[in-house]
Amino acid sequence: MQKVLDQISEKMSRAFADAGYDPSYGRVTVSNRPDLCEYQCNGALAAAKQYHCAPIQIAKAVAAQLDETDYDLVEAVMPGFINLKLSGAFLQRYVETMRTEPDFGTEKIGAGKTVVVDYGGANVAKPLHIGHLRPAIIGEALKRLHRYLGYRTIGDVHLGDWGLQMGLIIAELHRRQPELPYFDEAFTGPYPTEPPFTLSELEEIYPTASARKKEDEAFAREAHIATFQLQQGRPGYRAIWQHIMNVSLADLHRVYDALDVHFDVWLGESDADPLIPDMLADLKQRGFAVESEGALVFPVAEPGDKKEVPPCILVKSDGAAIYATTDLATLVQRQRDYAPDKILYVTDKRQALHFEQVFRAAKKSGIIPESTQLEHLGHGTMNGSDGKPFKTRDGGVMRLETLLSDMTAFVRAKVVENRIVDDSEVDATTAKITLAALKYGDLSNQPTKDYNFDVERFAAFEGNTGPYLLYTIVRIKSILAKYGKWEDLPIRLPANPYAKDVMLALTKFDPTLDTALRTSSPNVLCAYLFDLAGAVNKFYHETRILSEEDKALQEGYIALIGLSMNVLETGIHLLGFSAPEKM
RNA sequence: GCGCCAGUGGCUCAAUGGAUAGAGCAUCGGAUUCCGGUUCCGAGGGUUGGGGGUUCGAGUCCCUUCUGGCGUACCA
Repeated sequence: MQKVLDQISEKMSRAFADAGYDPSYGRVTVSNRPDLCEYQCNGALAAAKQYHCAPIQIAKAVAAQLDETDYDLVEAVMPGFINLKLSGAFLQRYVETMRTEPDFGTEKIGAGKTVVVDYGGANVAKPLHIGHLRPAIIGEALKRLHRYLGYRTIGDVHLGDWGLQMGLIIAELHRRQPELPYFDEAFTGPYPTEPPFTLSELEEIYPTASARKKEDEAFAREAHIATFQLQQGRPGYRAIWQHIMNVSLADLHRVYDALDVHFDVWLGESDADPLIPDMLADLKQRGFAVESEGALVFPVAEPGDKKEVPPCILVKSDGAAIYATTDLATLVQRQRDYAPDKILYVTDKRQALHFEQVFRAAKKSGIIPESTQLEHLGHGTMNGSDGKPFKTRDGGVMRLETLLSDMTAFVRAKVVENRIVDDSEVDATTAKITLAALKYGDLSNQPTKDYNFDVERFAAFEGNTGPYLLYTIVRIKSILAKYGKWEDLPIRLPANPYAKDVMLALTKFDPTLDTALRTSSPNVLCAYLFDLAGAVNKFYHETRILSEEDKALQEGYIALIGLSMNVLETGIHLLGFSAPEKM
């Protein structure tokens, strides 16, 4: 269904034309003065210059052309705004259509298009830490949003399973257990099926090796060599790598599941590896890749650059591939397998330059067609409530699981203390509230900005929080359950100003999704849901619903809160969490 | 050095170049205490870091400056 704004903009443009002015001035916007009107058109102000007359004259002439049945108010006011209030009949018609059409009549702007969302960034052999929280949460929301609006959507975790960290682990393992067959080049196999480490050992090996690299040059060299040899296919190292993968992946799945984050494909840098030789040969042959300072690089600087843009390094001077290489090869794979219209990367904003380089290389070389949209959403950092980087008490990086369990404990205490549900439901309800608090706390901020994590603020049941949304939904559920069967009741004319505000809010669902997707800003959806919840709460507070004796009136109320509940639930689902039956 | 990003009430955050810069928390006051502990209404609190400029109109665009964060070819 065409959005309200588009409908009335079209009519406004026609009115401009009918009054003898250029229809392009007929763009209507949501009012920024809700005390005066619901929608406004500022076109007369802009048109005044072209037509050399007072904007108010134009506004009055245009306003006179509008169909009055659509509006309760059409008004031209100084200096030349045209103010509009929709009529109850218009709203009733629109909202009733939302109720009866699939997905509330949202326009499927992504129909026929494919998008890849690359948003995990998990490294194998390392536990997920708080740095992985934002890409997971934001990426999951954007993936769901794309899918909802009709895109064929592929969410890829894009594991870090091929870089230097692998070489470091191999080198450290060699230092500790040189007698293992993996290091014996004469060994002909088969290698043991049991991994030479447990998950917790593995998680300890990497940071140790990483620290050793900094103070021990010989060790660093060995790690680089191991990385190179792994990539060259040395059997013993590939076997270790496979062990690392097996041990890690099970754990990654577990933690992402707990976050309700689900990837369609679990590809990684290693999957791009087989494509690298052909890609490099091709780039060399066509002159895109050149030798420089012992490395193979892809120069991507352009004449108009305000800054120095270093070349993309494809092969390091020690012969190993790096991030840029696998990212470029991954683009080869994605183009081959999906031919996407859009690829969205959700990673830390500090990687901005890297993606700028890779995108340029991909477009220059034709790996990705010019028409494909490559976007890097560089998200900000989550800091502690003091605004400083989030650390454990001993100054280390906090594991994602620790954060989640700390927060769960906090929420659980509230659930138990307030006797919110029966004992048997405490765990499930706690989990839903926790996820809502965590995700909404994150997503309600602009993704590109840093924000401060604050359990008490995020988990509050009142204010602009996830639990507040859940609470609103649960309360509506409770009313509906008491009422009985409600699903087929039609939307009626707004019976009071509060009902009208709810209906106005409902009509903004589709344009909000549109904006959120276009600007990669889940926070826009958060703000919308908070507004809608507020409108519903106000309506609910001011209107007696269950005790209303006029049946027709009551049916209208019930239909309205029922639809509101469905929209709210759909909205939070797009954000990546869900409401319990009770709380 | 160069480049990118940010700076908005006490705190946390909003605001496609439009009217009086909005919410939430906290503080104070009030309504309902009924359909769920909630919720709702109201008040105080701001020269949007500073200074110029463009425009009928600037938190938003341009220049300059201050502060903070980050990046700046072989980590990811």
